Amino acid sequence: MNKRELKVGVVAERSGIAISAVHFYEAEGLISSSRNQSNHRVYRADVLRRIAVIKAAQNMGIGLGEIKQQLATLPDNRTPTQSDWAKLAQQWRVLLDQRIQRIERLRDSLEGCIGCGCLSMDNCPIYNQDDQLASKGTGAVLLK
Amino acid sequence: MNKRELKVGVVAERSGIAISAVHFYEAEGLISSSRNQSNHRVYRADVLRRIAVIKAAQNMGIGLGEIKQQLATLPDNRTPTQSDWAKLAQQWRVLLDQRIQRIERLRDSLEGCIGCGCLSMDNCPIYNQDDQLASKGTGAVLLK
DNA sequence: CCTTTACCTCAAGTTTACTTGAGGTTTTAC
DNA sequence: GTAAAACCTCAAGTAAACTTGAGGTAAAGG
Repeated sequence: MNKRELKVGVVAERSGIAISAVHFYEAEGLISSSRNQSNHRVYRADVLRRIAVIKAAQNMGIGLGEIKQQLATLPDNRTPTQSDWAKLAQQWRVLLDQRIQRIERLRDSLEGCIGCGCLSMDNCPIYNQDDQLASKGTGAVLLK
Repeated sequence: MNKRELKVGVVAERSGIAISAVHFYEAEGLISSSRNQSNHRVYRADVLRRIAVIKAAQNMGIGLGEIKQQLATLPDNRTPTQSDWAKLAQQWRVLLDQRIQRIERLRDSLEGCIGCGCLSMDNCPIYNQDDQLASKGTGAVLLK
């Protein structure tokens, strides 16, 4: 049973974020701590993993509000078990695969028609004659 | 030769963004227009494609500053040719593949050790005994 | 013991990416 | 011709994600 206790300075340094950001994430409810006699925050070591996952998701363009929502399935009051993480992994797998597909679509379409309405690429008349796709949605319809 | 000219309201609507955002992107140098006799902005149709690519990149968590930099290889004063887009596509392919790999790594590691220093997963002693990876960088070293 | 380092809270400030509001001109439609 | 819609600029406001600064206590080290 992992009982490692970390102070805020250590958490910040190992995570590569500022102490103020650790404070901020806790204020926002993304992470939590207990307090010692001197009112110093005391974190379980799994907070490092939690912050790492937060930063990875953020780096994908996901906002903190949504990240918080999605991490809510993890227990707050104890170190999450393998099975807790497996449950989260299952949910995220769907989301992450969708993101991968979206990037793949962009990567593979950058030289052709994306259904944006410009009609300036050679294959736009094939995929979007007269911008018929405008009736299907805004922006690059073929990338969604 | 595509000579379609669009007013700002049409651009905003087809792109699915606000007129104020069109103004903002132009102010930031991400898109450009000419002016007619009434000082109204006049856009070439390829601006739709440009905005679509901007939104796609943004949605991946890339900031406007970086997007601007990367779109700088496209000509501003005329509709980009197939070959202009091919050049950009080549550069972006590398970046996009890197992003895909990063997401795949996260997807495939959510149930195991990511090198974050928590040492709370079953396979952490295998991949990160005593958090030796701390010397290799901050955060989730194995996800980078 | 004293100095330095590490921690606390609170609130204002900064950056990014827009949006809104105010006050005006031009174009479109009836 | 008139009213409504579409356009303009400028500047302040909003939201999100932090950072900085001010003023204080506690812990660590010599």
